[in-house]
Amino acid sequence: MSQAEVSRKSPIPIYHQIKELLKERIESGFFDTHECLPSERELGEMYGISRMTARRALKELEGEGYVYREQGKGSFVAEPKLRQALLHLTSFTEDMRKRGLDPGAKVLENQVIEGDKELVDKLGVLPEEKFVRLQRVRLADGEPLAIETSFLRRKFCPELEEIDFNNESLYRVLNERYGIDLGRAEQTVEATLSGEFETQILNIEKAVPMLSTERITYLTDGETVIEYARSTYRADRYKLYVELRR
Amino acid sequence: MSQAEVSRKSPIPIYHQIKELLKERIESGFFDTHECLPSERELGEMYGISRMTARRALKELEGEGYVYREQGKGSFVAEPKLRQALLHLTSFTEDMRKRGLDPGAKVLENQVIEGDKELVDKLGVLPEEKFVRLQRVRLADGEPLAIETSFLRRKFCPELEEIDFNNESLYRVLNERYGIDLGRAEQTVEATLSGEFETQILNIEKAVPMLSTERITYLTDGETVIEYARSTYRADRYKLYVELRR
DNA sequence: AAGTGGTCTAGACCACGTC
DNA sequence: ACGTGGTCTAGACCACTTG
Repeated sequence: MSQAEVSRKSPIPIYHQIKELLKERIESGFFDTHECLPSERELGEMYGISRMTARRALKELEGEGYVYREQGKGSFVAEPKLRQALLHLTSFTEDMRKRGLDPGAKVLENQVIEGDKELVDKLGVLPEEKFVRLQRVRLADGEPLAIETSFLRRKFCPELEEIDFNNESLYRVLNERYGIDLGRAEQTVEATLSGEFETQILNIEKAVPMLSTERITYLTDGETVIEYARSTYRADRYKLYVELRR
Repeated sequence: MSQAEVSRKSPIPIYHQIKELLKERIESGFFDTHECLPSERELGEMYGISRMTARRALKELEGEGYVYREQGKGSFVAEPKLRQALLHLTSFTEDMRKRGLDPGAKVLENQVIEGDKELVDKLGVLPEEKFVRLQRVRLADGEPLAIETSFLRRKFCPELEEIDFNNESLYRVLNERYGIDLGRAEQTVEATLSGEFETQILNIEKAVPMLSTERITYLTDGETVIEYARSTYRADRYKLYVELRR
């Protein structure tokens, strides 16, 4: 009965199938929080696989925060908050939804530009490459919260400048229209003061604290740069949440 | 010759010994950036271990950002910046060392206190519990960089208040003297302005931007709270580096 | 003593990249 | 064709926790 649920012929590795299966049962509540999961040996018997394969599924679930394991005791379902709080690559849209706010945008600029020296240096691309500069005011429940400026390598997303981003998520367009999968990003976070521009656009005082981020985003190969982005958030309305692991 | 460098009798797992050995050779420059490392099978032969054990060492190095691997090609030394940018649970001491700065501390306060309502609420502990409040100015190359205030649950570290933290790392004391292993932490990051206290202690102007963090640290079980800490950094000298993964 | 996760072995077949 | 990493097996011994 159980064995029908994993296929040896599928191109998807068995450990991954087991992992998704357990993940689903955890999220659906089939297993309760802190409930003991089947042991590595039990899983192996249940699905006719070796212990090492079952082990790998459980190990990866542990790495993703779904499961915690204790030697001599077993594997258990982790607290739900741990399943979300992990720091990963998200868009403003996703970030706001997680916070229970309604994300929005007002496009200030969306056009093709030549890369200047700073951009070429930061991204390590050829000086003749063209970029799309997309600058938006980001809204949370209709209120201006941040200014976000993205520079995208146009060769990966031609005609991006013709898309209306007032009602479209950049990351969704990249994925669905251009088949671009983001892999990782390097981000710096710092505290700054609002300048002339932020004061006008975000309708705030001058010289109030801002949380500023700078990000370089890479494709799944981990090396190809796709985007450079700068964001600056009203510090009185925005905090960064981070989950740190040993 | 090579085999002498790993011990089968050591309580330290072989994969870990191999991992540290490779890590050292990467950091010392014995292997250059983007240089091809020994393959899994080669490592196995070199040290008389099975391929799976060698594999595990390389996999973990990949996870820590030291190595990237490409199917059909091999394992290669990653860019140095990737070796640092991973976000994980570190102390100020470790953080500074990674940045190539000399960490230091000046203790402002180290004493036993009663928990007030805020502390009890944040940590979810019993109101009668006692805490140790440890407040330090953190130095980088001798210059004041941050103010760090930690609240530790005294039941886990009795007599902590008698230790001189001017020359001791808190996390090392917790580990070596009390056998405490930290598991994870939840942290918020925000931008604030320097107040009276920061101005005096850090010798900076008033109303300059500060990067402030608030952290709750848990033991390896992921549930037991051990520490609540607040830090505030001079924003002109400190940025947060984050590596985001999909 | 029995069960658990942690480590390790000595093989195997596969998909992928290079020559 | 050959070497690489990716997956998988069917065992093994260990340290740890619980009854």
